[in-house]
Amino acid sequence: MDETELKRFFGRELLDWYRRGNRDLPWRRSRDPYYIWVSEIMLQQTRVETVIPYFNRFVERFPTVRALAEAPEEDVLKLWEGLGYYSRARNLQAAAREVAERYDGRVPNDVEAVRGLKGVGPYTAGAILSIAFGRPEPAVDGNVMRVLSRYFCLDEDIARPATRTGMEKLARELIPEGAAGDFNQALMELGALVCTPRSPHCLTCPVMAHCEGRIAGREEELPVKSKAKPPKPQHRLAVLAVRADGRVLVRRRPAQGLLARLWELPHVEAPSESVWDSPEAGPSWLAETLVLEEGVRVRPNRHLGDAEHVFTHLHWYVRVWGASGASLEAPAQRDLAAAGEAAAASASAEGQEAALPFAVREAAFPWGEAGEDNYRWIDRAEFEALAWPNVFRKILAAHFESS
DNA sequence: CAGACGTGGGG
DNA sequence: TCCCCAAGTCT
Repeated sequence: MDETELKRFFGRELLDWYRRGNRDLPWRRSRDPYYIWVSEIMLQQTRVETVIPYFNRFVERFPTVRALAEAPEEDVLKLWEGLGYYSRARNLQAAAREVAERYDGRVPNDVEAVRGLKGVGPYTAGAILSIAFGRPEPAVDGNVMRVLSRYFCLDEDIARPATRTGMEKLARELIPEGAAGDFNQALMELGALVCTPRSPHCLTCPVMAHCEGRIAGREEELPVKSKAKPPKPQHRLAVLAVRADGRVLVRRRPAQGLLARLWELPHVEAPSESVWDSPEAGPSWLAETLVLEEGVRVRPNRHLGDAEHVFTHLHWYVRVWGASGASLEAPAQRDLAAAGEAAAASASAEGQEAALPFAVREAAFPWGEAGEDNYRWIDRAEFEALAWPNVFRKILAAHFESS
């Protein structure tokens, strides 16, 4: 069997296999390009089972491009809470606004236009164009690269960007006439269910007969993928400041970068693990840094517990310190609060409204200008309504459960 | 190109 | 427990 026959065989067999039966997924019940689009964004780096409930809630709340375009950003983030990679949500809404204005609310059936939407890269563009519009575009994700690496016994490192380009060229040649959408989904379905990362189920594979990787006995060692760098450890000190009326001090993260626009407990990075771990230096550093960098004056005085959170590139060790305006000043904090006793006292007065002491107005506030409503004293109901990163959602949930 | 960017599940 | 990783994109 020559190369051309091999490719034709692969496409037909895979397509037939997929059409004999595939998973009943919410976004497969519709041909609405908007639904396809939303699902593909959510599926980036995220498992199908995780996405399903998020997808259902999302399209129920935002059934159309215009509904999404007109929604408050906080609503979109709240529905994305826990799904991760939050720039996807912001980019999706930005792109929805572009589609609403520029394309009359309809996802454009045009390669360049789709590819130009925020958050839509080569994979997602190919997925939308093939599945929603039947265009013969490749949609190469991790599944596809794994399947192709094995079937054609390719040794290229799939972690390298250049490899994906080559895979796209190959995948394009494999698309059976008039069946791009089903074929692309078949390729991914095979990777997800049969040609799995470890212990591939070759005996039930529809294309086992001509799989070069399998024939070479290399199905377990392919694809070649270089290892990612381990996450960098960061030791962070957080404060759970509770006011006399039970409200908790929280802040909103900046619009750019990690966990953008989500809410969290005020926290700082410790200069070393030993400071982080020290019952004296830790809370001192926390209070001092919050005053200097944010003009927020708190007196952490009680170790409430630790939390750990692993990102792709960071490993957070979070130590949570309790604080209350009514607490006695511990000896270790005596020397650091010198500049702001009056402000601290006023902020902690019983039942007083949240006049935060932004003592250092000239400093650059990475969390936004003072008075921009980036800090709030919240109760349990507000906690439920705001969007939180997982690590802080857990800490605050535990607090509100027990209070 | 390499690094930033989340989270939860499975072996 | 630990490590890998999952329908990637942006800078």
